[in-house]
Amino acid sequence: MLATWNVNSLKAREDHVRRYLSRRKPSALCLQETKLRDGALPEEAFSAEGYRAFHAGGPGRNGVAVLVSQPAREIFRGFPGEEDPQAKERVLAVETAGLVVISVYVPNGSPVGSDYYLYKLEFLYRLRELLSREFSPETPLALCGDFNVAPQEADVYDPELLSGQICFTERERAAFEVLLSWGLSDALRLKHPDRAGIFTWWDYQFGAFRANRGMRLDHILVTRPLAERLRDCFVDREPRGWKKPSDHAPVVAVFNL
DNA sequence: ATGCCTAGCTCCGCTAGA
Repeated sequence: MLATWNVNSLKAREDHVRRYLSRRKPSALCLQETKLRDGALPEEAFSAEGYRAFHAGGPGRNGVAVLVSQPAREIFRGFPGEEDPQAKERVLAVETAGLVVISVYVPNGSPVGSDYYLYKLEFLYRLRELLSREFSPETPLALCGDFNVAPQEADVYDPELLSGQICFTERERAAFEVLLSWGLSDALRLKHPDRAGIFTWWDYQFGAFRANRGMRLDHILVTRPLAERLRDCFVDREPRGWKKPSDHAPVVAVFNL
């Protein structure tokens, strides 16, 4: 079992993550927005649950991690060979149990049309180039994280209202499709091809979670060797209802051994 | 047009998130 969760500060959500590990016991948990400096991860909190932590962070924002229950090694962080300090807080690749697990936090990109928006689009295209440089579509690989893109109309609560808004513009959705076309499948859609109303993020405001007004921004993308072994994929809404929650819920993928 | 959350960081309000 593999899971990914944007925790919106690991310092604020340390207890939530511990509780989650102890309840679900995933073999790997990818985290985004740890908002911790490199080396500031509370490793002993996770080793108490039987997990080893890999972390690529920065001051104040960003930060990605991979928590694993089996032996593992870091493969790379950021885009190897490219000078981009911010990316080093947004991409972390780990090998564990014969599997490549990558935790990614794609830039938000707001406002639409800004330099930051173009950086987001570029980031998605560079992710594809990274995969094609380092791996093959036959590598058992899971690219997990917060992509800040809702791929299809079924992935937002009101497609008309949100059309052209950040995370649901044509150019972001096209860049996401190009990433998939390298050889990845959206695990949730393999199991629930058409169902609308499955979201991973809900605004803290307006009672959005209660009304299920959200977007599906967090994804587990898998190569064919893993797609063939996928047993189930779902959004774990429970932690979004806990006290002082992250605004994102975990996505979970279960594989046949 | 703006506030309505939340967290971090540096101050006692600002930025960023999506």
